[in-house]
Amino acid sequence: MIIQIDVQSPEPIYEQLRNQIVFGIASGQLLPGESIPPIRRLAADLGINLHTVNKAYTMLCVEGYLVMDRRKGAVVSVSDGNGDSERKLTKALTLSAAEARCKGMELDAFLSLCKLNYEKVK
Amino acid sequence: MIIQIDVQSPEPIYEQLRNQIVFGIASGQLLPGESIPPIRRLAADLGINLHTVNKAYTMLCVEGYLVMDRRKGAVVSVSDGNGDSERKLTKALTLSAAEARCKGMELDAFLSLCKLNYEKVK
Amino acid sequence: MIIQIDVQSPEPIYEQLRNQIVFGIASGQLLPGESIPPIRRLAADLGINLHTVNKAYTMLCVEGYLVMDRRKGAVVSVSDGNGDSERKLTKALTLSAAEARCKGMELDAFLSLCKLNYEKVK
Amino acid sequence: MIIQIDVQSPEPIYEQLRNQIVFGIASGQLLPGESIPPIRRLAADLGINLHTVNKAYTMLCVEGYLVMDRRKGAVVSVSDGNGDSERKLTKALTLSAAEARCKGMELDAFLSLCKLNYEKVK
DNA sequence: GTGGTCTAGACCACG
DNA sequence: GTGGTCTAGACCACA
Repeated sequence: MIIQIDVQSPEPIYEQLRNQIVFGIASGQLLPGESIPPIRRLAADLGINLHTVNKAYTMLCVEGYLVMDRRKGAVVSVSDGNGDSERKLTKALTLSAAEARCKGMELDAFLSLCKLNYEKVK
Repeated sequence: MIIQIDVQSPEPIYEQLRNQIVFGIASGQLLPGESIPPIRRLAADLGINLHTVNKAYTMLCVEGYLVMDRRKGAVVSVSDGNGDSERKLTKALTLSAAEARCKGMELDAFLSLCKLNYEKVK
Repeated sequence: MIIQIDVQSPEPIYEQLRNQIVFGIASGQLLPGESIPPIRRLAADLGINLHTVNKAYTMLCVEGYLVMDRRKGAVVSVSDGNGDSERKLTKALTLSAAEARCKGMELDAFLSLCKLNYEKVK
Repeated sequence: MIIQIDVQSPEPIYEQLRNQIVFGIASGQLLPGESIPPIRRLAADLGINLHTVNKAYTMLCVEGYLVMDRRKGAVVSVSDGNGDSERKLTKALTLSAAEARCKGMELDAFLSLCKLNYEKVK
């Protein structure tokens, strides 16, 4: 799985990393139970600091996308963590819907766009 | 229109403000051509810093939600600003879709959720 | 309020700090709504690194003992965070009870000890 | 006696093991004079490393919960080890009491919880 | 002036 | 060999 970091982006590096790992899980490139690269190796591969990778991994643990196995390092999971992720998703969708409406997008157009993006994740 | 700021949120205040004004426009509480409160008054009403309100207004101008009018102050608009907003919307939806897939949500469930949120904006 | 850090202790510094702040809140030395020293100043005062203080503050936020106010820095709170603290407390007490029983302590003696410690916090 | 190890817990495995053996003694499932499984067998049964089991056993010896017998291996004991365990117990209870106070728990409620946990150990 | 992010590099605990 | 902890010091975002 290929990860691309843009150090120029206003989006924090650890968040870019977090999002791309979520994409990886969503698209089936990362399967539950599978180990992901150790912090230090991924940091070296991406040319970023290990603390930055660590922060992304920690976030993903809290959100339930990863678990730290004391013997195998970080492992992909599917558990829900806590209920926060649901609230977060709803909040993001509400904002997207509001922006779409401002741009004059009708419900049908909005849903088409949602569907398109859902399928794009593959 | 009521605006609620949470100074304890990790979301920057100027962004909360920006988002709530977008909601206001999307929901029809703010109509194109209508003036919105001058920076100083809104800052005083919300108990926040002038710079913070100014940053939100500037953002909204760049995105095309507001235009500055020398005589009427900031006025609600509907122009497209630049094409960034479209890219931003797509990016947000892709991420939401990915998170939904990770949570095991099927296309139908995801679209239902999208529809729900679209209608919630009213 | 006086904070004492033992850099020799096997207990991580950030955890010592976290615990002492909890004591401070429990004993009424720190009152809800009150600001606590900024990360950098506390770090300087204690002669430790700001990241270490930051970790303690972040923990306390997650547990609901602090909230980050974007205008005033870290502020003492009393909210529950999530339900984890209850489980954590129960787990700690179960372990303490087991150790007490191993040492041949009867229920009465154990409860006396608990009472003693409760009142010691003052 | 059943021992459950969670390799995904932030609590070190050797500590989980140590705690569960303490529970076993406290609850009467392990009686003084009784032998506990040899390191190698327990490690194999639990699917964990030899060193890990060894570390737990060593800890329990130092604390006086076990004694090493050349012929019978590790044997359950009740001696006091050194006075550290008392200090440790007090420290844990003080912290629990402080956390309970922060959560607004009165003395009565706290003692009820302590009693509940004491009896739960059975 | 506050916390947030990132880097570089060290040592230790765990398994 | 893994993650956890800690340090030192820099720059930036926010208010």
